[in-house]
Amino acid sequence: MVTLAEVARHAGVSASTVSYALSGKRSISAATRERVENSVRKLGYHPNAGARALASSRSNIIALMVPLRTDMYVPVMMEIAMAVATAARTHGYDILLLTGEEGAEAVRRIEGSALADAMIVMDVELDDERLPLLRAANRPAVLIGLPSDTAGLNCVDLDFAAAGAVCAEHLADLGHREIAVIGEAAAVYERHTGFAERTLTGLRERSAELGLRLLHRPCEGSYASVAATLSRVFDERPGTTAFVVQNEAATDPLLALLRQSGRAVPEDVSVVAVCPEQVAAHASVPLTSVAVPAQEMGRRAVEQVIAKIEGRGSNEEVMLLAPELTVRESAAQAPAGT
Amino acid sequence: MVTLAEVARHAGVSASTVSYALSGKRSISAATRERVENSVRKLGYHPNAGARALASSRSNIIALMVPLRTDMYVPVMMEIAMAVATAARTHGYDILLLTGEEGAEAVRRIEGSALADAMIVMDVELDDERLPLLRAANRPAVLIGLPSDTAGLNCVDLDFAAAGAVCAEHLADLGHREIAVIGEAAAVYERHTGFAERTLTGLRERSAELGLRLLHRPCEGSYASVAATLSRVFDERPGTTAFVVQNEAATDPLLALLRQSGRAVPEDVSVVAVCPEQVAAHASVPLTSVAVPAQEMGRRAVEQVIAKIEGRGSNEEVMLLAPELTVRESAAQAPAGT
DNA sequence: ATGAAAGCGCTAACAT
DNA sequence: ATGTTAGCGCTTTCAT
Repeated sequence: MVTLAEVARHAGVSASTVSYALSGKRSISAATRERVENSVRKLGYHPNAGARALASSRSNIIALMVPLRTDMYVPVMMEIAMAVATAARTHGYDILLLTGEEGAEAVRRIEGSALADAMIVMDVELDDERLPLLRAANRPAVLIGLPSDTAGLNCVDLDFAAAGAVCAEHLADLGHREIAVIGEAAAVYERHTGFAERTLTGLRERSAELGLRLLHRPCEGSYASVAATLSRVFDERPGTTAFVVQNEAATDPLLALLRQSGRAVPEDVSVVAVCPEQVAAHASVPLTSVAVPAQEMGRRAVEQVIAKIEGRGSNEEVMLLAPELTVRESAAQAPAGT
Repeated sequence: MVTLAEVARHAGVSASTVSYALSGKRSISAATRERVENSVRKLGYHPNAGARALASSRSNIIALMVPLRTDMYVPVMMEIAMAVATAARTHGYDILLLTGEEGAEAVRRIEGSALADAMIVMDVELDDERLPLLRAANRPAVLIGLPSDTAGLNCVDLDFAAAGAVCAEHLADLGHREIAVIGEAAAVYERHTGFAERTLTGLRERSAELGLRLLHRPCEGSYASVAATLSRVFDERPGTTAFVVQNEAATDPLLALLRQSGRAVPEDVSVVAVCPEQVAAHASVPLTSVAVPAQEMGRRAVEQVIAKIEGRGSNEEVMLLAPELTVRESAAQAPAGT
């Protein structure tokens, strides 16, 4: 194993010079810097992570808490995680992968052992058990998601309320007046993850302003429950001409069932989804949709957390990303004779 | 920050005693151990990761290289990654998340900096650029996947050949004689990830033994290409009564298209899939399938790599997990008048 | 069964 | 602009 001392000897300088030449924390003459860099390359030197962490009390590692529950939003979670890892590397940081399983204990462990310089926490619930610890911790933390009380916390999330509003607007522009919302499973609302409620709020407020009638129904992901929900919707509101879906698992069944029941999408019924790009793009009818900007969320979270590590950057910043509606093929002008 | 020294003082013993009491590397009287453990709890002591790594040249971190390419097998990758993280924790290890993006450079970086004690590499290609480095590295590595040359390497993977064989057997048992294989996109075969080919080999060999006629067609995941593939299959082999699908994206289109063309599953046509449980279970017709045992793969990889770290465990071990076929509703007795 | 002390490889004052 | 040196908190000989 190549050490700093060996590099120093090889370059004919002192250890600190090598250290400073590499960190750039004090000015070094071009000549010495060159010599040092040469020796580093020639010897294949890599600073020892443990030693560096011990001496500087900086590990250059960011812990990422990912929900273990593997049943929902998996591709988006993965995309965020990958975006976080990629962004972190461009700033010289590595990612430590923690599963939600350890819960609050993980926060204590990371803080106590100084394993990571900061934490990024995904899948935050409205009243998450980790929040108090995170607030108390003397390590920076950024949440991906939006708890009910954001005091003393940094958060990055999609502005789901705005997403709901955008959907309502788009359908109103197309002349629709009666809209049904196929929501997440009831369990999601009960878990109080917040995002589903926020979409609904945005949808409701904008609908009220635009004079749309709105009917909301939570829904499981199975064919059977989508079928049941659908027939109830058409029973209660036969004039429904458009759907907003926020339920990854329900979109495909929804399209299939509409087709089966003789309703063409988008000629007879329009569908707008709030879901990952992939799901929207690969559906049997490519879906006009608002996507979760996973990449950007990951990148922003990293930037925010690094800013905090390095002493720049306010704490208690809530960054809500503006939704973007992508027009595909599932939403069109409302049919005439309604 | 609580240090070992503080714990020692609080417990009225020396630093080394605390260290040994915690590591169990030499015998400690029950009384002292008790006192130490009490102090640890009372003070909320967590060993400093950097210091420990420096002194012991063990980081208790395993690096996990996950493919960045987020377009395929995402849920399975995620499931494996989570299983790896969970299993690692039960053995006192943490996971460092590396994206495939860095490629071979990541291997050098980890080895040079001693950031991790070992590596687990996912999504290995037949002739992966990282293999030479991994073989040369003096850190243990375990691959999830099976390259063409496994010399000097530890691998964990599903036995895809056996999976193919199991599918052939199941369909033969049900009286099918003409079988079509809907495979992965041609690009997958060209990328030489190997698993698709291995399934096919197993399928072919067992089919030959059982007297089945087999037709293989690679296929993109879109509705259009599944439709095209399907009509070609029925053109060439009108007597086809069963399908084996190995293409996550194609399964739903396949079922939809069969239904549309008036062929009931499983009454008229049987379908057996090689795909993740979730996909199989949530398809419009629950699929009889062979799943990728993601959890087990993750766990085995961790166990194997830790065995190597700790000096037990042979290197050059290839562990092929036996496939298990789960009978659901998509495969039944072949129709009579064929 | 326990202590004392020498590093592990690096960073960051403190020199000059 | 560069060198000297004192730790960072732990593990692990070497003593006893």
